[in-house]
Amino acid sequence: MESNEKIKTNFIHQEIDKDLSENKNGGAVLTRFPPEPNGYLHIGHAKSICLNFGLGKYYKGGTNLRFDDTNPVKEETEYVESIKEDVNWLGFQWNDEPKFSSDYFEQLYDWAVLLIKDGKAYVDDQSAEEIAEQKGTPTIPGLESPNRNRSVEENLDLFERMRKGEFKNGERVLRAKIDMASPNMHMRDPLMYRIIHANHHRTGDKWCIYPMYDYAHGQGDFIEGISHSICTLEFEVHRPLYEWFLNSILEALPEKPATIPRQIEFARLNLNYTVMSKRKLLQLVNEKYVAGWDDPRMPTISGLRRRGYTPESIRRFADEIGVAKRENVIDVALLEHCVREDLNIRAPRVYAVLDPVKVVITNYPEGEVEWMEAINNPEDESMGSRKLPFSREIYIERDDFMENAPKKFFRMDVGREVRLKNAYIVMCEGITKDADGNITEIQCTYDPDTKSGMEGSKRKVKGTLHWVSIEHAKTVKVKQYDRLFMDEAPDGHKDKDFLDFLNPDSLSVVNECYIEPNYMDAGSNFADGIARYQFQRLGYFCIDKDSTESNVIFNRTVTLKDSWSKAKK
RNA sequence: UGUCCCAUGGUGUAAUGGUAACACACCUGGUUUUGGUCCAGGCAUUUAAGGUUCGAGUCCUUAUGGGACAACCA
Repeated sequence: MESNEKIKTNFIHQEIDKDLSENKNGGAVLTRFPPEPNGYLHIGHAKSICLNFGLGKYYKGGTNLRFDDTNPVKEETEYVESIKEDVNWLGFQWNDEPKFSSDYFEQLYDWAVLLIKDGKAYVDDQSAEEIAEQKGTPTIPGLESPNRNRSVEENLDLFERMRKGEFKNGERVLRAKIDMASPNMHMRDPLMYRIIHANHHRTGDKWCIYPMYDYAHGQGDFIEGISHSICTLEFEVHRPLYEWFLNSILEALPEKPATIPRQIEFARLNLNYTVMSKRKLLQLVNEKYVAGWDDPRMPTISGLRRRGYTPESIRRFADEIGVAKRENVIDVALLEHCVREDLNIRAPRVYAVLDPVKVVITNYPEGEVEWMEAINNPEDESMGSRKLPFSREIYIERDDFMENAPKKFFRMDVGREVRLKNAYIVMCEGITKDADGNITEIQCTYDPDTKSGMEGSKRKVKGTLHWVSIEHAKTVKVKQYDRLFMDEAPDGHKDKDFLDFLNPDSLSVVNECYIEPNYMDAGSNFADGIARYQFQRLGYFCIDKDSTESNVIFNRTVTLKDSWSKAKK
């Protein structure tokens, strides 16, 4: 496995190589994955995780997991736990213990004091509205705050009182004193601290002032000795500020640290036929369009996991899409390709009929049962074989029969021969219909000389069908998933809400699906403990975590590629 | 009428001044006891115009198109 995960290089590798050749940071490379614990991770995060951990591994410095928890009103321990689980499941281990921005609050505070003393930060009494008004626009310079030139002593006093809780939310902020006329909006005296009287999931009530992202992030990188701080494109305009804070603190520090982090931006992942914004995903969950964050239709890591995706397939996907700076929309077909490719090699094949129609082999002795040998995976001999019961009455897929079928149809019709995979070649002799014209039973005769493995079975027959013995089949429940949205870019329409494009058929449940009795003997053995199978000719399915022994539920991960359904059109 | 970023096939990514590669998707054909897999083949002269150069997808200029930035979010 390890060996075919070849390293694909990208511009970030090149940047790091360049830094290394200049002997920056003493040759150390340390990356970090820094989610805010305010939601579940999705496939876009997976790209970032694979990038950061991949780089950490490649350059042998490893990767930190850091929770960017600077906004107590949005963050919860539940999310911290799910994020750890998802990163691990994807197959990555972070260095040491997970880190938290909140671990650095005290240090951040001390540095803020340093900046105040250097005349680089000040306390502003104005309201959010006033500050916003003075900010100007990208083309119009901003105005300086009336509090901008407060004395250091006054700023120090006010900042300390902010920390002590003497002010209500919004009454004071600490701002960096940079340039209200800067063409870069982020340099117009950005906020460093705001007052939030709220319980923080880790620090509780210890703090009532919280650092803003821009002030916390780079410093967190610095504290941890991160060499390359990789983030998405929208932070590009924040980079001058990232560097301003770092340089300002560095100037005030007595000795120069070994590692000075550098921010590099790449384009985030967009996938067609889905949405990726946390806000919209949260809305899907809250308004019950899906069953939860791990609904198999969600693009979340937990959703993909429940859907049956393997960590390997997601890593492969991340590798395949590459890393660059240009906006991109990846075809979800590539994701599906990656999971098929993985499961084709690893998932055992079993027989299951989802939409059954009864077939009676009229010349097969009643009560007789033959146990047929079935290969578990033709791609991997080491997976062995199992026994499969055949009898006089079987189910086949309703789709596999067509009356007066066209020549291109290779399946069952009256007067045609087909092969029952791993059993016999049968000839269809007739059908029985109910009053409404629905087929209730198909009659066939079998050719006893064509049992699989026999000389007679070598005969060429156009179609090969899967089947299950009615008497022996187990009944399971199957959930078939289709894409959640019918539009390629559900959130790409100005005049329409993304919910307008929800696919009403994204979930269809088959309560009674028939599966061969000993499917578990086929030996599904995946490291994450999820049992995954290929239902012969149908697709890949996995056992849902809500299954019980008496109520087995399968989720369809993805169908097999199907050139027949294309040809039909 | 700002600053910054980006521009290679239907979709992504590569080509690091030397004649467009790989993957997905799509289309042919072959093999096949899964209409799966596998195999073989097809599918772009790189947004435009100018310049530098023996030579430009790559460097320069301009244009055009797309994106980011004005949260006490990250």
